[in-house]
Amino acid sequence: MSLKERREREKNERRKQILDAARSLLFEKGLNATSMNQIAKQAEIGVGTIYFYYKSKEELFAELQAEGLELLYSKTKKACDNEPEFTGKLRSAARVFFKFSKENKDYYDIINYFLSAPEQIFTPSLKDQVDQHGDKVISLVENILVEGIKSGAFKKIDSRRYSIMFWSTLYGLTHFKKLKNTILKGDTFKNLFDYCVDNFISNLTAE
Amino acid sequence: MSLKERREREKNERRKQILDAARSLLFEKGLNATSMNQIAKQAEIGVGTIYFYYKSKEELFAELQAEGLELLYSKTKKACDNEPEFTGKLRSAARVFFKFSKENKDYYDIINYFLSAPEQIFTPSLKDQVDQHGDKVISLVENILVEGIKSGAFKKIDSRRYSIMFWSTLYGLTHFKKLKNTILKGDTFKNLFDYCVDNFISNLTAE
Amino acid sequence: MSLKERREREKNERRKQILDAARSLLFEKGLNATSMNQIAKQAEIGVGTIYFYYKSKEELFAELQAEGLELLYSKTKKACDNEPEFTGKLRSAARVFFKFSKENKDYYDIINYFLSAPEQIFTPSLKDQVDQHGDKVISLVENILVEGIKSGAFKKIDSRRYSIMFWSTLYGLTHFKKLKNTILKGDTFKNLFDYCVDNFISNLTAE
Amino acid sequence: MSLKERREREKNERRKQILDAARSLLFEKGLNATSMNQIAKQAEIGVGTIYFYYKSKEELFAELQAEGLELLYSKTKKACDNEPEFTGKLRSAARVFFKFSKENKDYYDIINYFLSAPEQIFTPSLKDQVDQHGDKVISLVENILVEGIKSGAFKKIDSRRYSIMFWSTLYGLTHFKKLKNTILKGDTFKNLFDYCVDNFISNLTAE
DNA sequence: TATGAATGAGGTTTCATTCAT
DNA sequence: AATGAATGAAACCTCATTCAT
Repeated sequence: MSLKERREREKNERRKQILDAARSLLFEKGLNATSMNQIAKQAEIGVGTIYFYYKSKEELFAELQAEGLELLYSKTKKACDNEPEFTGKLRSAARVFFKFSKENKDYYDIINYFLSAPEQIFTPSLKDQVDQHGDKVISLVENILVEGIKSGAFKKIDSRRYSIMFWSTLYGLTHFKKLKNTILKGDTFKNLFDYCVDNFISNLTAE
Repeated sequence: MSLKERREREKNERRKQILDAARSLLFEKGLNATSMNQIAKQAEIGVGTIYFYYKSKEELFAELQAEGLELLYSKTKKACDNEPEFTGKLRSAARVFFKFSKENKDYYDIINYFLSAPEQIFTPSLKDQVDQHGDKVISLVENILVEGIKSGAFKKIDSRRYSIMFWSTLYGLTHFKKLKNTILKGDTFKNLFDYCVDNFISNLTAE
Repeated sequence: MSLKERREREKNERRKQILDAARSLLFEKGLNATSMNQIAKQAEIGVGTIYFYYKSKEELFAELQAEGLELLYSKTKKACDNEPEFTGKLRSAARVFFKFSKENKDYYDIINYFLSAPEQIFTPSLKDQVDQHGDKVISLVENILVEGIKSGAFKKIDSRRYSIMFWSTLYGLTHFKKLKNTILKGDTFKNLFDYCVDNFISNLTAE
Repeated sequence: MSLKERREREKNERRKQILDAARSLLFEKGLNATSMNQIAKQAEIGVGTIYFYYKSKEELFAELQAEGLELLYSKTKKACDNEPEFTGKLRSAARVFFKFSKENKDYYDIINYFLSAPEQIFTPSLKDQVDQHGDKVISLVENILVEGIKSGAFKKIDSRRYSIMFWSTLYGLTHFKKLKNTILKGDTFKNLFDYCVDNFISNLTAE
């Protein structure tokens, strides 16, 4: 089986090579400015080769998005696991998200791009596949809530809905960050963000 | 001054004419599929003329975005004014936003487009100008909170921050609507949305 | 010889397997939309394997063309054999051709493709091989004429030339069918076709 | 009106310039090998400019086809007009067609290409427009027949059908020319062609 | 024999913007 | 103030064929 295995390994390496090129260009020039030909050139392969591994630009970018979501997930997971208390876990999750939107802006942008697009971009099956990765992140928060409720630290709220709301708020905030000069009126965005997180947490722990 | 005035009026009419064409195409074919040449043809003028009145496509679309924000503002204002109670006002504002994102999807999309874009698209001065319109909507909510607090209906919270948070959540939720098949797990989006609004309101009125 | 024979048999089976795949794709998606990779996938073999059995795409399609010509031949032969009279034989031959161009459109198209191509597509030897199949069909008509003349049913004409002319007309007519809306001016194509066949036959039997 | 007129003239010149480039490339490299980019380069203009004058490659090629048909028409017309007798006119028409297929092979190929294509290539309106040009050629023959019948030189046949049949035969023959090595068996194509024409004419004049 | 990964030129079309008139 | 012809880079994707294994 050595031959087949080696083939398989080589194929995976190629995929990685393509993904690396795509990612680096994406991060350098942005989504719209990154073309398949550029990716091929960067990866030092023919365009056709990309299409051998990925059916479309869509599919290639979907993988990048999944990558980003996985990174966000693992960062969040790690941060939460390091916190003993439930409130700390939530605060950490929010902090990670905030940092991620700044420090992993490229991944954040690609996630955001597909979430913001007015039209359906992915094929349904591709979309579902990507969404699973997004779901993991939400579920992480949900679990914290569930455990927190179980332990008595949190009020009994609908953990699924609450976690989506929590995440929607964080996500919405990062968009509004653009308007900071106009709407913040002297406040800093960081303060606003913390205020919101505090608010959510105090609601959960009220009484 | 008669001449100058007439000139001015004619200029405004031309701008309106162009805007009408752009809007109608935008609504018909979507953001990406609307080109400057098409707009010119629809407006029955030359392409060059558009560039006399608008420096770029973005500037033209910025005006459309402002239009959309004004529409959202007026709808929200009207709905709030019709409600006697402060909680009703907030609920109405949220409901209007939700409806707007569905029924005025084209305006919503163009607002969203610029808010979601990773790069700075507008020139600073243009951006500020557009942002003023966005600020009006936020301030509407802020005022309700201020008045509500004054009247004793609401807890004493930071009305500016709270209104931004409120709006961020609504905005984030409309993005997450896309994931409804994956993350909602049987729930409807409408229920989720209402749940969130209720949550915000009960926090404001607690005790 | 047993080994060699088996090898030969296996080779033929492989060729048939490839041909089956090519034919089914050709009929499903048309000539231009059928690629070698698709054929390979359909045949459940590697692309390279096809090139072991066929030097080029053209060679593969040439075999399909030959197939089509053989089918046309056998249909024509059968129809002619069933007719006792010479005029009936000719009429049948024409009718078969007409039906073939409609009901076996895929075969007809591929025959036509190579006949219409402005450039020499096949290598001389390949071309000759294909042409033999075409010749069989012409010769069928020629034989009817020869026999018809011998029997006194037909005038003494140059049977070779006349049969080519006959076939050229039928073939040309099927091309002109495309123009039926424009040039037919109310007439039906079927009527035109019958008119032409009648004309040829009455010329043969005149006096 | 001088300005508008000049503009119009310049536009026509541009169209001609594009057409010239397309024709010359087409004649040099064949239909499939001629790309829009090549045409643009040859015409020393940008690709976009071509698309300003022609909506698609199709439309550009349709004009070329129309050109070819017009050339065939005018050649045929001229040759017929020079012949005093009706039989001479027909013979001339056939001779012109035969010469045209050889000496204006490029035009012939492009006409043939669209007539032979298995799928509808042109949009209906474009097709109709092109077909009109083809109809002119047929009608030329038809008129000769009509006049010939009127004068008593020809038998009373259905002039429309007969002219289509006549033309179909000539057209079919030029396709079969490719098979000359195989099916002609010693005869020359020229002889075959003349034989056919003679046959049609003697049918018309019989008795 | 058989494989299938790799090639890369080439295909058509779009589009924001400019500038001479 | 208005025109509209011209630009040309850039977009995504296909495909017959090769060749090392």
